[in-house]
Amino acid sequence: MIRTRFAPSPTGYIHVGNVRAALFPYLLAKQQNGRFILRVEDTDQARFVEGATDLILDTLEWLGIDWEEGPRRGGDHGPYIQSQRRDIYKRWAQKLIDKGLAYADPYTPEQVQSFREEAIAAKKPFLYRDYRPENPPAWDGSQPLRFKVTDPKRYTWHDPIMGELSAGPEVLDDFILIKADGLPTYNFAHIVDDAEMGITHVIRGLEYISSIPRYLSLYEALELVCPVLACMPHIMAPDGKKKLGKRDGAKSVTDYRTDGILPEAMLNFLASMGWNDGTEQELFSKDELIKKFSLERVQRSGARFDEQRLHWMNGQWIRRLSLDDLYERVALYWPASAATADGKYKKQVLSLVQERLKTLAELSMMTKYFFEEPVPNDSLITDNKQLKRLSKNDISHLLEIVKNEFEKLPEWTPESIHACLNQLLATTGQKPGILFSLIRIVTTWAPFSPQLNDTLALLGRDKVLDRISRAIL
RNA sequence: GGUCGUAUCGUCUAACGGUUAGGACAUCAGGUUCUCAUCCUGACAAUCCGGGUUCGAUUCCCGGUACGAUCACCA
Repeated sequence: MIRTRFAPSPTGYIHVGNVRAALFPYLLAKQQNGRFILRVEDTDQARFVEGATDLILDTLEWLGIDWEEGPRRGGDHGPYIQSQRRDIYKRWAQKLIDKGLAYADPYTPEQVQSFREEAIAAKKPFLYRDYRPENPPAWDGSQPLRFKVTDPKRYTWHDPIMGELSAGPEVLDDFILIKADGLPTYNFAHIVDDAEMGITHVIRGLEYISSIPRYLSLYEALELVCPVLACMPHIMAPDGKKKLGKRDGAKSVTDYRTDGILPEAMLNFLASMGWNDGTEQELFSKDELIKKFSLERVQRSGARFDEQRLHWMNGQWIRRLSLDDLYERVALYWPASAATADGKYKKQVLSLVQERLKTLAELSMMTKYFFEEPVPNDSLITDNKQLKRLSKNDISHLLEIVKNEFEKLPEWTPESIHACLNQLLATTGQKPGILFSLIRIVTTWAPFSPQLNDTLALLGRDKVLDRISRAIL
């Protein structure tokens, strides 16, 4: 059975550039009826951020990227938090020490740094193993423990995304397995954990690709079967110059959530950056992604994060939702004045704007005038190409006629209003561009609104007549 | 600088070595009796450069250029 994992570090929020590191392994596991495991890599005490783990877990849950094993779920391969696995790392480290493949580093960080500067000054690449101590002291846990590269050689491996790869012996060095603080480095811990947890496919960001020969030499030393190793290209900052990071203003997934991006859209968008199924399909549900995803069709080059495309996709997903579903999701996005409004009325308002929304957050601005008295804004008339030619008297006169007709209408429905509006065009001899615009503006005082007859019908006759009256001089 | 990798419209991408190089976002122009949005039509727009292999190269090879990743007691 296939087992994949996502292994975030609790150093802050999870941003859009790195959710794919969770998505792709998730899709692969689900597709092959495997398991998706979550592991928290908290071995860097300096960068640890309180609460970050919960934030990450919440984000994944919101996105619908569910894990079978890990924090909040448990499992047979725990603990799933690295700081609680020290004994396991010690055990594996001892194995290497016993085989003479690991030794205590007697130097201070400053000494190592001076070696490094020496090499740079001599225009040679720095390799710690050139300075390897002849007779290292016994490791007492207070010094860093280093891996001993005994046979530097060229490694060749197959990456399902990147293809055939290889790197020479010059990239292999005696790297640190366990730090002076007693915690393992990523390089060591993830290999031990992946082995203990039975991970079959490791999918991670491209930043790890140059370290893979080191992992390969460690797998050999530990006599472990190497899982499938895949690296996926980065999502680039909007200028396309480097990988998207927090310093480039990479927004957290939570930010997009508050903006009213749907998880369906976020998932679809993230997957379609760097992956497609070879057809012209653009919109994929999570289930379709699970069915169709493959590592082999993941792009090898980085892609830029295009927010406009995300918004387009979000609009598409909003339109695919049923009214009831959408209604539940927009609960937090109504204008404050809608707080006491009737649920049925709100649902009707929502159905009018559903096809206009690109994000849920636009709801408030788009529906205010349904819940509160709009503030008249004369610039809507004076800036209107057609209306600005009318005098105040002309406007009042037109509105009087409209008001009269509306008062006389036997029933107040979208259909009857539609008919009445057509009638008014004939009786006033005005073009729709003038008459309809005028009515729309004085009843909503908004730059745009849904179809006029629907808007008026839902607003109710009393409100409409009242707002028209106020606009008459 | 060393190592590894990438290169198709502005952006995301498709194309067994043979296509008028396709689609989508964005932009622009029309249509859907007002606006905004949706929807429909249309327009604009790309194979980094130079060699080679081949009857034929976006596709394979080499070189260049550009860009990216990495070279931590971070992950």
